[in-house]
Amino acid sequence: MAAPQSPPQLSPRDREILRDVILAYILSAEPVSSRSVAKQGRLGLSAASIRNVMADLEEWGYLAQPHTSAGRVPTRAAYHLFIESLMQSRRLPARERRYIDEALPSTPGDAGQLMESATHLLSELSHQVGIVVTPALGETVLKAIEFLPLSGRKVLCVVVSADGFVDNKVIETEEALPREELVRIGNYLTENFAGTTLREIRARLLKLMAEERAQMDRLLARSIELARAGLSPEQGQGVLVDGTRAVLDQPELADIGRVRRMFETFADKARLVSLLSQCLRGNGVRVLIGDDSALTSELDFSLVATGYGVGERPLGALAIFGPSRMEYERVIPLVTYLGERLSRALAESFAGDARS
Amino acid sequence: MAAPQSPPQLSPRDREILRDVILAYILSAEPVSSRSVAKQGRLGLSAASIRNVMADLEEWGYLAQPHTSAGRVPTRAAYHLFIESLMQSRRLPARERRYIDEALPSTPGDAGQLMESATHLLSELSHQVGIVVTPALGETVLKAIEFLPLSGRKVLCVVVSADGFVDNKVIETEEALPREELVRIGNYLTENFAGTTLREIRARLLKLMAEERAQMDRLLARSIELARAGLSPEQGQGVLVDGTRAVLDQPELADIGRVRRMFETFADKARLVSLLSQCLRGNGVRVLIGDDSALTSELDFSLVATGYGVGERPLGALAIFGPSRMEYERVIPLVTYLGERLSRALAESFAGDARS
DNA sequence: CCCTAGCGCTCCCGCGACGAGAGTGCCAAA
DNA sequence: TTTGGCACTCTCGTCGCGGGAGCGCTAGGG
Repeated sequence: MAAPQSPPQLSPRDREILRDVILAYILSAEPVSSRSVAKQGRLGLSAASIRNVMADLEEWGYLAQPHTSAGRVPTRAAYHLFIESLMQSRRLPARERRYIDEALPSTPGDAGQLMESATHLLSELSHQVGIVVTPALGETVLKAIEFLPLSGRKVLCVVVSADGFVDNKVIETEEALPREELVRIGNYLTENFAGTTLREIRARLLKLMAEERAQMDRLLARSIELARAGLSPEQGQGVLVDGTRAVLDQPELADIGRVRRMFETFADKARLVSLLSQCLRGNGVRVLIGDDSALTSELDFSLVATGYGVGERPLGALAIFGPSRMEYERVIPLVTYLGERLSRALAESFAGDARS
Repeated sequence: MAAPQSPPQLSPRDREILRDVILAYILSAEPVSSRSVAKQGRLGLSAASIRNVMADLEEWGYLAQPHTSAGRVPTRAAYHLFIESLMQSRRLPARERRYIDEALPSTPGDAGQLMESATHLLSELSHQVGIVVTPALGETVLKAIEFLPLSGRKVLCVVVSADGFVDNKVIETEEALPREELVRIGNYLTENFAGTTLREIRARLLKLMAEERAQMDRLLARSIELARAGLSPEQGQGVLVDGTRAVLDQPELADIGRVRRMFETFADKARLVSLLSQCLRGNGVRVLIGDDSALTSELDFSLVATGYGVGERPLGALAIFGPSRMEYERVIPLVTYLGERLSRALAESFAGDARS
């Protein structure tokens, strides 16, 4: 088997044919024959001519055949080329944009809802798996923190971030604290730390504690204790996944082994997060195809991902996961638009922020 | 094909053999031959004798053969009989009890965590799908309600139920309210309505509103407005599902069509809830096998379910979902124990309730 | 009366052969 | 440079055939 030659400049006709093959394969999931491309009649060529070109394309490494005398299938290189320069339609159709705008709650209330809607939209509009990585709480900016007495030494800590995320957790204090004290602590923390990230708050509190260990007043001491517990950064970034059911219809998943491997991929949330975190920085969509990552190589799956955030601050990522044979022309604009839309929605809830 | 005779009293030997067949099938997932039962040598009988009994059992409707001259497979009736009277081991082994006790957070903080742990434990210990229906918020008893100002007219409403459930949602008021007013409203509502269910509170507020529409004072009016929005019973019962990945290993799911149908079952949460709600009342485990419900008939799947609650008040249900060929001897005690354990955990967090 | 050994029968399953169909590669002609 | 034609190759579904597993039945023994 000859090593794939480094591809020379592809002639316009080569590109045209490669494009047709890819489009046909995306549609049918079956090896594309020269005849079918010819019959489609986009360029007035016969099957034999197309065969010649396809043989060349195979030599360049853009096409492959599952076995002799079968049709051709695009390789990863072909998909990359397709996305880079063969693809048309860089913009999401207006009706889908409208659909998204309507489905995304315009006054999002809780940002968590926003995230869920976005995940669902991703999968619904692409018929693939939609993935959204929610912000690491430590990176969000504090807007307010509040403590409510429950029973005994249990205290409910409510953290509201400037981006609209609300998180609450039950913590246990060393001694029972009266309601008024809790309110004062909440006020103290909110007044002093609103506008900084939770991670930073933690760091500053620790420093404070170390410095004035001796002459700490009660309020400060209590505040530190509660804030440490309430702002504990244990909760890393969350991953929302939707649409696993829809993607079962793809012929790529006719084999159960693959279904199982796919679910194993999703089960390893930590790995997903670290993979997607790379897509945080740099605006624009990143596409991982097949061997680009161990995650997708075996399955012949792709990941189309982008980041979202407020201003320059990256917060999370969103992605579509599905067979490499994917409608990139639809999916890429979708991810792009939803990423922008999400950033905007968060920014707006941020802009409407009148410090209380 | 002869209609299955109504079974006479089964002799002890019949029961013994039926039991062996069921156990073997549960283990192997393959039709059980008379030879394999004989060779197991529990009773010193030859294959031929066992064949006779098995032929009888088939006539009574307890066994079936996929085709002539294949081994036998238990029917639904067999499973029911097995659960009723053939099964041994009515108690969960001590080590699993201990494992559960350790895994279940002893001071549960948020009851939501408790639910998630329980779901995971169900699937982990059974290698099937674990399902937990969380309480309908409307049925929970109010412990405290609190309002925090966000920005503009947005208010964060935090509802704490006596059973340890915490829920928060962002609502929008007609006009911006100062923080002190929000605190007073929260106090007013908490003082007047702690101890009653959210559903009842809503009803009473509506009645109040209708009665004194004219001379309502501001506080009451505001309270009603906020409580209506904050206690809106939209959020029905939630369903937690875990372990779909583990169950993919079952040979019953070698066919993708079944995998798809299984996921469709889970997608229809409303149906799941209504099915499981039947298991709320009446203590003890309920087992639905195959044709007992449209949900499972096609898949040959079973549902082992029980309810949990505090005192006489049923709150939710938990269940294990998997192939009818299921280790009932393990699974039933597991569901039972976890149901009790969950009820107890909720009751304890309830008992520790010192009104603040 | 119940159990057991033996025998014939039925059905599944894996294997190899075979033919149809689809697609390619190559060559010669326009 | 393109095209039509032809031979070649590979897959896939079908068929037939044995091997094997398991059952039903019956006759003989405790």
